[in-house]
Parts: sequence; C-alpha cells; structure tokens
Amino acid sequence: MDVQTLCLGALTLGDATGYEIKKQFEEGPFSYFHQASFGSIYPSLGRLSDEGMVTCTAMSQDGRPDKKVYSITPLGVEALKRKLRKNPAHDRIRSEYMVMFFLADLLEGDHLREIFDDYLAYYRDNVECMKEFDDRDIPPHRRFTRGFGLAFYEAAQRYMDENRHLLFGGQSNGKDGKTETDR
Amino acid sequence: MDVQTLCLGALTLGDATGYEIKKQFEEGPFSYFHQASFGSIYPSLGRLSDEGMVTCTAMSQDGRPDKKVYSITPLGVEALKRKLRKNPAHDRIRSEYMVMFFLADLLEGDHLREIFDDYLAYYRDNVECMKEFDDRDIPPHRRFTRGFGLAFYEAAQRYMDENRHLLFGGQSNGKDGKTETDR
DNA sequence: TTGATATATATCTTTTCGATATATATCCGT
DNA sequence: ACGGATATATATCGAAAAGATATATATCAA
Repeated sequence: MDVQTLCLGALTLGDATGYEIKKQFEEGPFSYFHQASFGSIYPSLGRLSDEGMVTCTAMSQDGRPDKKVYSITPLGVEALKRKLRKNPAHDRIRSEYMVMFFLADLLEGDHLREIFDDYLAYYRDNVECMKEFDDRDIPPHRRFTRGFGLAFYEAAQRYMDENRHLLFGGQSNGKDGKTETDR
Repeated sequence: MDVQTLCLGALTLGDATGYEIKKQFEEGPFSYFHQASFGSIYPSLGRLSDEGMVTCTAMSQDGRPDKKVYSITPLGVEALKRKLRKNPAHDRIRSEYMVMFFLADLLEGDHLREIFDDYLAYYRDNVECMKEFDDRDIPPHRRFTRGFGLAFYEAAQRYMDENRHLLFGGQSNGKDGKTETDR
C-alpha cells in the first residue's frame, strides 16, 4: 500500500493540506497503525493531482506560504476502491526499543533502565491520551480501529509493568558483575 | 537503527549467512519486532566486511552457490555497543489490514469479511506457534521480548474476537444475507 | 530578544523494499 | 519417472520511502 493510496484514504475524511495529512499519521486517526513522511506525502499529492485523483486549491494567506488544500475527486474515490480490492500485506512492526531489550546484555550503565522507563511512559501517555477521547460519535468501523490501537497500548503497558523483572533481575539486582560468556 | 546495526545484532547470536539472518527477521527471534529484506541485508554485510566489523568465510558446497558465513569481530561488537548508546526511535507500526478496516465503508462485497478472517487467522497462528516453543532456556531479557510479542498477538486476537460486531453489525451473525446498503 | 514550537511546502540524499535473476536440491504427488 | 512446489543461497536493480534540511513566517514563553 503506497503513500498515494494512503493520501486518498486520508482525504476521504475531508479536505486537507499535506501538512494536515502528515498530522493524521502523527497524532490523528492513522497514528495507531501507519505513518508517512513529508518526503513521500508531498510528491504523492503532486502525482495524484496530475492524475486527476485530487484537486488542489491554493489558499493564499497573509505572510505564510500558500496553503494548498486537496480534495479527493470521484475519480480518486474509484481509484481508491480499486486499490482496496487487493489483499493487504502482513503487518510490519519495527520497534528499536525491542531490539535494544533483545540485546540488553550489550547495553552499558543505566541505559537499559532509561529506555525502559521512556518506553513505558510512551505507552502510558498513549493510553491516557486515547482514553480521554470520546469515540461514541465516530462510526463503528472507526471505533474498531481506534479500539484496536488502545487494546494494543494497554496490553503493552500491562506487559511491561508485569514483566520488568525479566530485564532487571528478580531478587538480585545485577550488581555482581558476573556477565554471561554468551559464546 | 539501520540494517548494518541489525545485522551486527543478529550475529551476536552466532555466525550466520545472509540467508539465515533474513530468516531471523522472518520467522526467528526478531520477527516479533523488526524486519529486513535481502536488498538491505546483503549490501550491509558487504559494507560491514569492508569495515572489519565482520569476517566472511566462504564455504564452498557441492552444487549450491558458496555459503558465506559471517562472524562478528571484536571491532564489530564495539561498534554495535556504540550504536546502541543512542536513544531508540519510536515504534513504527504499519498495518494495511487496519487501514482497510478504517476505510471499511469503501470495501465491496465480502472483502471486509475475507480480510477480517485472514487477519484473525494470522494472529491465531502466531499465538499457537509461539506457545509451542519452550522459552525456559533462553536468557530472561530474550524471554521479555518474546513474551512481549506473544502478549501483543494475544491481545490482538482477543480484541478481534470480542469486537467483530463493530465491523459486521450488531446482534445478527451475518447469515441472513442482509447486506448494509452502505451508500 | 532569543529560542522553541507551530504552520506550511518542497527537495535532496540515503536507505530500504520488493521484484527479479541465477543455481541447485529436495520433497511430493501423479 | 516427471513436473512442480518449496527450500537453500547470493546478488542486483529500480522504485519507493524515510529522514534531514531549506525556506518563510507567526506566536508564545523565558
């Protein structure tokens, strides 16, 4: 699923600028399951515009650079539907935090504890933030995706709370310098 | 975190070929939280070899192309430790399935149900597969990352079982042929 | 007033993905 | 026995995407 498809999908929620689409992937409804960068969004919008999938209205603002508001066209909606007929690819998760936990024996000093705390705080913030939002007035299929995101964040938070002993040794707190001779 | 770092990390588990490293990201221990393609692994191993971070031993086999077994060097271990001193980036999840659920009102026919079933089966398989594996003899920090993966898969499976009604209408179980007239 | 943050677009380089090519071996069904 | 699918194994190429940076301006806080 390329960024063009994603942009079309974002524009079905309403007209938006490239900047606003980016925000939808950063903090908005897409943030629980996808992301896209400026370096892919702007070129995609340009191509979509060339192909008649979206229209672009430049709104000149005093001072600031022109705001370019994009709207999806009927042609764009058709193209989007066509692209959604394909079977989706499997999920791709990339967590650098997990890589570091996996290689915890190579981390120095308190770094493991620091990143653990950061990671837990990150999930806790996400959970809190999502719980504040009232989702009763969004359509059920959107509630499904939001709920999935929340369920994941909660599961992650709970797991980390309950299993930190696996990283920071149960009763012994790893002060004894004995390092595994891995291989 | 680039693929070079990831390859060094994979090689701390033991010597391996590019092909084997790929498998670690596909089915092996990394698969719960990261992935990498041949197109990034082979060039990375080449560069690491040039820089003395890994050594490469070509094992000629009858018939098959030479097997190139890579080993991490002390220099490589140091480089890896140095790279791990940085703070990890935030997780990136990309789920095309979720994009499709989010845009469920644009899907035609039974496609929504098909992909829902695929997705649920995918998580169920993952859970089953992971539960079979006995993790008692791996170090605790590895158990932590494995457990995290399992917790995530289980949470996903449970959420989907309990919330399918949000995608497929309330009490009816969809056997009655009544299709929503979406638009 | 200086720095941080936010709005807004755009481009450039590097990295990565995904597909493909090349070989061969093995396993399975017919 | 034959063909096809799958597994082992490396490598490369083009397209896509990420990440960093540049360009402007406005606002808000220290």
